[in-house]
Amino acid sequence: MGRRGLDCLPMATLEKLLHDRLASAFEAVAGTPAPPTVHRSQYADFQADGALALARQLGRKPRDIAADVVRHAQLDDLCASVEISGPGFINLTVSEGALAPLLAEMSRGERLGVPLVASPDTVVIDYSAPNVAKEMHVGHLRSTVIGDAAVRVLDWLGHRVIKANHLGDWGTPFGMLIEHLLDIGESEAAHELSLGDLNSFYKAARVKFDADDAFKERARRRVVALQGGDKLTLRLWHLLVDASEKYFMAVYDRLDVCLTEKDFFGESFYNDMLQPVVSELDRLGLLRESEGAKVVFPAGFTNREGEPLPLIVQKRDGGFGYGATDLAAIRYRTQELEATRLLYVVGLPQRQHFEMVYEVAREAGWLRPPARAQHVGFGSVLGPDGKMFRTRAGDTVKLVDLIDEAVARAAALVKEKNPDLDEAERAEVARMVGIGALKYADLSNDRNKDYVFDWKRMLSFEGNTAPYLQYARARILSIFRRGGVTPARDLATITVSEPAERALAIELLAFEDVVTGVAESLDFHRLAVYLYGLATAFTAFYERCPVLRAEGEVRENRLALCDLTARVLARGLGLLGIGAPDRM
RNA sequence: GCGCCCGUAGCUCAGCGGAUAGAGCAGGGGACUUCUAAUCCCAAGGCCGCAGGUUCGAAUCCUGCCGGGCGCGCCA
Repeated sequence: MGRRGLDCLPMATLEKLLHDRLASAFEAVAGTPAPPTVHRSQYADFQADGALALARQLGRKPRDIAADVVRHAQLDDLCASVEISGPGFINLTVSEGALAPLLAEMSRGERLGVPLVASPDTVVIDYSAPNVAKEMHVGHLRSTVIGDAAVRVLDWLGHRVIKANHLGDWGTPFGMLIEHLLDIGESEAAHELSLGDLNSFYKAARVKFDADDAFKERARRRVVALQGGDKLTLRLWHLLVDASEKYFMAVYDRLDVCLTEKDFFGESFYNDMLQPVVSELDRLGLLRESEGAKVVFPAGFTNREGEPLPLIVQKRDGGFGYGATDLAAIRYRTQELEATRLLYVVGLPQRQHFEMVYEVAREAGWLRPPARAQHVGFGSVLGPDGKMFRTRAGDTVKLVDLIDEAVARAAALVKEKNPDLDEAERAEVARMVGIGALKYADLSNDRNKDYVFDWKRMLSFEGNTAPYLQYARARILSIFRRGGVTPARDLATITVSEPAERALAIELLAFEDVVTGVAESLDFHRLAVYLYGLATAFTAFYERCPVLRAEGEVRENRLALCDLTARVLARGLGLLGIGAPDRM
């Protein structure tokens, strides 16, 4: 094979290679750098549209410009054909000779052609954030699942990732919670909380608080004691926090997310930093008095009367607002942890609050470039009726109930479709399929939008679902089992010639671009859509190109394509926090 | 009143300025002595909320409306 030239190139994706070659040609023709705008096409493998944009600037016909570009471009080692079509589109058909070494290269390493980043960020990801003594619900599902995917993608690319579970472990509700704990006794409280019966514990405290003035007064005094550092009160507070953390960890384990005990950075963690934050804001001249409270007016925010909108850092009663905690967290993360990227996986309704916090942090100098903050917002989960997802009684849906039902439904499906699996394997497959379906339903939708929760659709083996992707991979592994083969990963080239093989190859080679794009945008549904497209390309290949019945090099190359597909599917799902069973 | 998000096929969703707007589901028609039919193939289905604007080119960018959701001082 006379393709040495390609082997010597630095790692690059197919699309980038085409882009670079065309960019030089465009520059030569235009006299200045001009974007080739290369993208996938339905008319060829890729198309470049840059000539159209140059027509006016150069005062020439776009088709002539395109022809000129093609003359200048060095594409013969990459493309089998380069054609101009329509008003001046350059249609590019990639040659087998170009695909073969790129596929082989991708197959060789563990990383599937995706390099580690050259200059890693230190990324703090703020997500999940349940409240002590309160049940986790669908809102936490989104934050947890999206945050977890962010952790996995950024970590895999080589960034330094710090998980920050912003546990709600401080504030006025703890007065009533601790008093309620005292009322029912420590052991009973620990028992209820460890069972995960958080809702009834919280509700019981709430009911007493609302109905009983004496209790309310006790609760109020207890808050003061807590904030004053009273030993007994702190011990009881710890009891609540510890029990809740244990419970949350159990939920995280079942959900198969990366969070650990060490990742709890609750609000209380920042307590000692609040006063310094306020003092520093004062020293910087940013602090204002407003109706007795200490506030900051970040530039560019107004309230309903058109007046400047304040971020409250210290309340009239001397207590600190959550704005103070969020500011302290930013300062801690950029200064102590030396974070360069801050992610907040928090619902969209809190966007304005965080934009204000970021602005104040910038004004205070706690958030300077290259450090940046990104609100990874998300919409609501809707029920079948298109309204906020709730139980029939109107309560929020407990996250554990969702997990239980997902696994139970998956178990029933697996039992029905594949009775041959033994008990243990079936349970494990059901877990991966159920949890995977739950997560994938969330991640495969644009996170800025609300999405409709639908068991039937998410657990379907058809369409853009986790089970479909898992099944596609399981079928590939089944080919290897059936044939008793282990595909080679050290081929010098992986040759593709059939249209279905080529289509699959080009899809495979797009993996890097998709992953790096998602690492920036955090639009995980783009990875999901990619994986679905890959699985679709694979099934087309699977229908048309026999693998085990092929012979010689064709068989070897097809096995390698299968292997690559299976690995990309597993890796892609893995980046989304979803497991893939070998059999199902 | 101000701000944010959303509006694409009957339903659920893709579409990061490019050619004839794509999937899945549901409904219609097909394919199992075949590497897992849990899959696949075919046909049908659209004033891309409306109206302007920018552009060689707009579902995509800008402005204004309409419709839905959510925020807007001491809860987080």
